[in-house]
Amino acid sequence: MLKYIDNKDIFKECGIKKTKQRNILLNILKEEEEPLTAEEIFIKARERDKYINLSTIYRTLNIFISKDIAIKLNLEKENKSMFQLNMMDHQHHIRCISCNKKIRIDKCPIIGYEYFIEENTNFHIIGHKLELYGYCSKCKDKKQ
Amino acid sequence: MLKYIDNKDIFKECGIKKTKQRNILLNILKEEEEPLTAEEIFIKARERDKYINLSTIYRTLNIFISKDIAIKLNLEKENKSMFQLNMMDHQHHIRCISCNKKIRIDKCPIIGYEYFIEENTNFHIIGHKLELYGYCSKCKDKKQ
DNA sequence: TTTTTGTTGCAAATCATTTGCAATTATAAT
DNA sequence: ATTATAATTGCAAATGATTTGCAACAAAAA
Repeated sequence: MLKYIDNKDIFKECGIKKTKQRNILLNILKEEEEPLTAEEIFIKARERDKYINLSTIYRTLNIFISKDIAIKLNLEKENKSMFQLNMMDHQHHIRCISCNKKIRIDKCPIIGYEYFIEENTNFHIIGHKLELYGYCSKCKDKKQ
Repeated sequence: MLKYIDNKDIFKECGIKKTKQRNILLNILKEEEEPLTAEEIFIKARERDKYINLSTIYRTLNIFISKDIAIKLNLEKENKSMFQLNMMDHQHHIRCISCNKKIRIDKCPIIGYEYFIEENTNFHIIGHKLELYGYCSKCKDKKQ
């Protein structure tokens, strides 16, 4: 769980420099349960660094995403992206209905959606199950 | 299945005027299996109406979405939306783990994702199962 | 320290999408 | 059919999110 790993170690592991700005942003993501827009993160960041710039927010978030520290959610309704600490806490698979091969799917498409559904249904969502199925590349070829 | 309903009847049902431009756009969506960007739709539309404007594309797509003729997908990677005919072919639910109440979820979050996963795994995806679960508004309140 | 390399702030650019408005077209009313 | 009405379109310009070039700066390596 990323949340409990020291920032310093996360940055080292990712091979990026530890800076005041990145530290602030990672802390914000760690503290936050809900996904945030870049703008919201910016506002929170300004409370801790009066001069931090919005482009630094975007650049840092993009690095975090490329290093799997964060994930980016594109909710249906919004015209802007939301960002969240990568929870890495559950896993989905896609299964071949011919040979039964399973492979992991590394990004969960539901995280942002849960949030969206919570707002629309007034449910408090605890979890979900998702299974994709189809034909793997080999079995797909065999069929023809 | 929307695909097999006459455009004229779709427009009437939705209470919007039948115009050449809307007709072209609905045909493009009907003919296409894959989701398309507004730009891609625009290019295809230009082949049929030399003077159709990009803002008409956007306006029309937004109307189609509000009338549930089309759906909008926000894939993780892309910074632009994709649009697709609303297939209306399967249904998901959210279930209350306390009282077992079920309510329908009208937009499937997986459609665009399947497409994305196909590209990344080389699977041919046939379908998926998704179930969300949590506490409904009443049960949520009771707990406190 | 000094050097090297990566990171930041700023301003300007870019790109997708939306909007105001006048001209045009579809439908309803005559 | 013809006219009146209300909705739709094309155009140009605006908007809003995100990215980028560049010079100044800060972190890590030497």
